[in-house]
Amino acid sequence: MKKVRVRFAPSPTGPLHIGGVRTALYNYLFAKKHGGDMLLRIEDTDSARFVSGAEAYIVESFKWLGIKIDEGIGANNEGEFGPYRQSERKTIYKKYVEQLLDAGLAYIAFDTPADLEAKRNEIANFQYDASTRSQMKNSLTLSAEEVLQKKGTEPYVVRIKIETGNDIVVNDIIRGEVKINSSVIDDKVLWKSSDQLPTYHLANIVDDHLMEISHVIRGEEWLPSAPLHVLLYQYLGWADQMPKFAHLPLLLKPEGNGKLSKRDGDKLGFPVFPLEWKDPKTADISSGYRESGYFPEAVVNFLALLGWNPGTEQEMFSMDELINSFSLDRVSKSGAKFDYEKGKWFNHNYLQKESNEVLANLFVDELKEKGISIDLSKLATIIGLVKERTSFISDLWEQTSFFFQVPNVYDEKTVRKRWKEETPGLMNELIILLEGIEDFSSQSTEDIIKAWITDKEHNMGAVMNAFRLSVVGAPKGPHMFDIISILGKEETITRVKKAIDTIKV
RNA sequence: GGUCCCUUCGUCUAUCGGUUAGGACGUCUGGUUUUCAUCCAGGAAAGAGGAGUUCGACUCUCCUAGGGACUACCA
Repeated sequence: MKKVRVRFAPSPTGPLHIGGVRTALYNYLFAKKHGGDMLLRIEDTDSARFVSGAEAYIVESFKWLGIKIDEGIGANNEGEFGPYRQSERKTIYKKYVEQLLDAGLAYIAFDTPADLEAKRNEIANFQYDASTRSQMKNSLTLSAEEVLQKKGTEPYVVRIKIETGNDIVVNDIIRGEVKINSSVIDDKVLWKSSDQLPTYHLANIVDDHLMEISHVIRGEEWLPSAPLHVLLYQYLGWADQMPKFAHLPLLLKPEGNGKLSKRDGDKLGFPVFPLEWKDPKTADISSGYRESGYFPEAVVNFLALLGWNPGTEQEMFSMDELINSFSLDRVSKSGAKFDYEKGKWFNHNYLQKESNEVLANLFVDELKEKGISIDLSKLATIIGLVKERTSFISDLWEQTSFFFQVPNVYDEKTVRKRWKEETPGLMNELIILLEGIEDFSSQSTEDIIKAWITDKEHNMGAVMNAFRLSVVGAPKGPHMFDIISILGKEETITRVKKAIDTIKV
């Protein structure tokens, strides 16, 4: 059996969006599952839409996500099938264009964009195909001399010549047999003289063949042109070596209609890109999963389950586990709406699995920016107390700020509910008690304070809620005694005193 | 408009002719907790509609409806 070789072949027209990431991921999982190679090829045959920085962005995205490129752009060793940028393969394509032309399977067309536009206006549903090409300006309708003369002076394109009335069958791993009649396919442009470059269709087939791609795994948006690609393999004489196709279901917008696209940017309320992207022309910034605080493992895990499932009830998967379980026949056929809430849940789970030390390292910079310096091991202890209530590193500040800052305001609602006339007196008594405690560990303070409450027949809620309000400033946070053991005796007492002085009944 | 693809809880999905149609996210209720959150337990929630095949259909076939993709000298 042929070695498994798959490719991800983006066009560098901007950042990679999340649907593209999933396509790349499935390619990667499939390749690794079968001991094959994952190639990255850049399809930059549209010079007009090229965006600088896009290629580097794509490479960096994969690096962040843990999708390793074995060959091509972004690989450690590019590999022997290069170059891997289509713009650098001009001479290669030219040869096959000539081959098709010589065999009469393609022809030269001189119709200008304006000509075509006029035709489209004139004839409803105009299509450049067997039924219309005789009315157009091409090597089928012009004399050989005319063609030769025009070729020297006018821009032209090469179009595939499609015969009518043949059923073309695409065997798709996910969808089974898809049959389409050649009559409905138009004579697609294969090559343009203006930039000496092929269009996607030709370049893609030539490269996949030359690079010995075994499986083409791509988005469903390519399904309609798959028959054309099959035809092209036949025309080029490579039918018996044609790769297998798998057309993936699309990632859809959460709100009902349409596929997720680059243009959605931040309009949907969540990132559609793996990494933050700054548009080089407009300087617009689109948010990325990395910058939004996602763990790459969570993004990968979440994305993998959008359109594929293992057939078991397992939901948490490391990359290795995904590779192990992945199979194209468990990819679903229908599009998946992107559920951002579930993405958050995945991140929550990954954050819980992360060690306090690692989280402290990720959080410490944010503290520095706020002018707070703290010992990393102490920070790790604090994070250990609050991490289960967070989903993102960025949630940490909200949960820990009171460890670093004395409360300036006291939550109004709580004041009304928990700070009664007798509270200051109660808190003063508590201060005296606190001052006498020598072992200020969580367990020790808990034992002593609870014993005192019982002894004096105080109301547990009345004491503890006021105590929390004094120290934290709000009715939130972890176990009270854990908090004060970290703050220490002095700081705790200072805060209670301040609360007594500040809060007016 | 044409061609192609798709259709199970709000969402992601399991089911490969016989199930009380299962799980997860979200949601609701209760419990734990001195607070908030977490966590735990429980609940509500689905086979688009119609024909057919079959002893039996969510599962197979057809029609209808709905959704989606494509329809460029873009990928």
